[in-house]
Amino acid sequence: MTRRATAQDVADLAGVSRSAVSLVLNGRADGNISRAKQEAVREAALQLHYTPNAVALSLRSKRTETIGVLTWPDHRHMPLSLLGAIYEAASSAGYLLMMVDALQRPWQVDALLDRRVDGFVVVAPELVDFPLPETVTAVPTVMVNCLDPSLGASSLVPDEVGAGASAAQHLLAAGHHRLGVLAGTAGLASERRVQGVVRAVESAGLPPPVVLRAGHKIEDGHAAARRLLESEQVPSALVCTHERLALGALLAVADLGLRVPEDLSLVSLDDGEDLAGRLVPAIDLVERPDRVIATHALDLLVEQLRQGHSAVRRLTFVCPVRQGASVAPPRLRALHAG
Amino acid sequence: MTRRATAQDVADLAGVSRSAVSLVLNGRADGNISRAKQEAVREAALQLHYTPNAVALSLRSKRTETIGVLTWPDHRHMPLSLLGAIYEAASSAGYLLMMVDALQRPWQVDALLDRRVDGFVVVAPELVDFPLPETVTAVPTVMVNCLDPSLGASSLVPDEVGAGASAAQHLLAAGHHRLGVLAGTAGLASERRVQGVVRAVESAGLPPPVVLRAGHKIEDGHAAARRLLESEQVPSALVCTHERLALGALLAVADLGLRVPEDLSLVSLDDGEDLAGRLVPAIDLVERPDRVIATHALDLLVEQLRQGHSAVRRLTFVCPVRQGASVAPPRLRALHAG
DNA sequence: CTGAAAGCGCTTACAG
DNA sequence: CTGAAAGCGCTTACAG
Repeated sequence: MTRRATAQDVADLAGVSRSAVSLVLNGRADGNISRAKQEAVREAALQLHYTPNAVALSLRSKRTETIGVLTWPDHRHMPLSLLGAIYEAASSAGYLLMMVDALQRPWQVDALLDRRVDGFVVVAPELVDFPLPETVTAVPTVMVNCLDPSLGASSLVPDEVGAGASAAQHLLAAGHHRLGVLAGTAGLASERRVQGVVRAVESAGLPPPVVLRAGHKIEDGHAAARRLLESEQVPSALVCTHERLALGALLAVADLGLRVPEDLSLVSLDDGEDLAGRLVPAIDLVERPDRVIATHALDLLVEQLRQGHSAVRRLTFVCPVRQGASVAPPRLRALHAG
Repeated sequence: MTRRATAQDVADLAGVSRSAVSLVLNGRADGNISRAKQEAVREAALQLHYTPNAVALSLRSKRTETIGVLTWPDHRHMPLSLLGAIYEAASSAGYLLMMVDALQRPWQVDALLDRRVDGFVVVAPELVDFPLPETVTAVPTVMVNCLDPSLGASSLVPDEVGAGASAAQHLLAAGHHRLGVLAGTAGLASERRVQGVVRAVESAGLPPPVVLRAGHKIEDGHAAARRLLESEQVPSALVCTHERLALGALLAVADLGLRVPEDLSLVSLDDGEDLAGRLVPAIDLVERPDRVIATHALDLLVEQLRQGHSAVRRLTFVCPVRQGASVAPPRLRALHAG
């Protein structure tokens, strides 16, 4: 663990002043430093494996090229899909990330501020209200998959209502008339997704779908689907607001000796778990465009970083349908009559 | 975005020198600063919301209280279970994390070094060889779930062979004699887990298990399980080396109109996906003790941070069996005869 | 063309 | 008991 070389070390080895080193290495040696000395500096830097101390750089420039990521893990996992997309977008923009759980460890948000992160990306695993402290909104900040009720920062969120509607329309287009919905018990995401389904069904002039507030776990989906399939009015197709619910439903269908999609069609909304779309059969998915959202989020943040504050906006992103193998036309006879 | 207060601002407001501010706020004012001035400093600091600039602090102290996390995502997801455990352990020790994908973005490892992280935690989603560059091993480093072939740093890894053996013994204890194994196609983890199963079966004096190199995806598990269940010599129980394989197997069993555990018992090893143990039925799991490993890893790292380098060690952790509902005694008659 | 100085924001010896 | 100075490692005006 030997001490790393400083600009002074390079200067000494090259026989020039510290400032010369800085000028050469930052490409501002043009008419300032003689060719020979430039060479000497470069060689010395190479030989000593010199790279500038970023801490010293930051103290001077007041920029750390680091973005704080504030997560709000909620009752569920923090899927890596969204974080991964943010990481990639940030990397492309030249930033490193420091991630912190703002719900469980709020003091670390202050630690990030003390460390002078250039800005914040606030992110939640599923759409949620996330009240930002003023200390955060004082710095360039964008919110992904969450909303500050007091509009302290711009938000980029999926069109959850539209996603629910797309799921329903996808099933209606396949000929289904009796839809069921398996939804989470809480959260903005569940609410809006259900709302979208209900609206689409109503718009089609059909009777409202049966909505079961199941929960968020696989077993919740299993229990709810089972209940539905053993009820009087069995739907011919199910919308699941979360991937794990869809998996639970799939297992329940199998338990009853039935099949997807022959006996029941299934569509799931995407939580970024990379699960539902990989099942057998692959569940038809209304995808959350994580990469697109993350890319735009970082564009917006970088813009703020460059030109100081900008207007607070709320951007909504369309969720496309991805075909799987879990949707087929409904059977003609009612299931429970079979 | 107003400028944050500095020690000088506090000093001015309190009518003392900059050094006095430092002494008071760091609890070394004892016999040095008068009571009255101490009060004034504290009050001024409060009023200005002063907290020291961590960048300046770091430049001086040569410590950043930040740990670099190097991930090696392999062909699969990076489960948050292990990262979450590392984050929690690091937080408890007072460190913040900067995470970087060392495989895809090796230059960010240098960026971390430039930023003077105090040390590194290197982590992989599943056991893998991870050759560390010398620039990394020059700094305090611990490896979690991975091994540096050239022993540049201490490693903390699950006992994969033992885990495989435990899975097998768990099934043998339930009375199974004909085991099958669904394994990944590549990777140290798959290899060792399979090896553990084989050894345990041999130790019991039974014929070797059928081992299928399936892959790592749900559909891989599905296809392999299906093949096995339709073969001549159907095993009565399956060990899956990965959670997603177990899920695939479960779906395949259902496809054939069979049941777990009545027709086939299932045990899975744990990848930290929090998936297999939550299925319906819950799969019996040989757990990877992520929290324990992460806690020990940070203890070891902090120790290195305190006393400079220490001996390179390789620590192995036992994987306990967690009961689910996927194991039952074998049926008396052979499946394919039914 | 080149070097000495100032300053980013801290803390810690060191004089008074 | 208190203030001025040095120094962490950098870059950027500013004199020569």
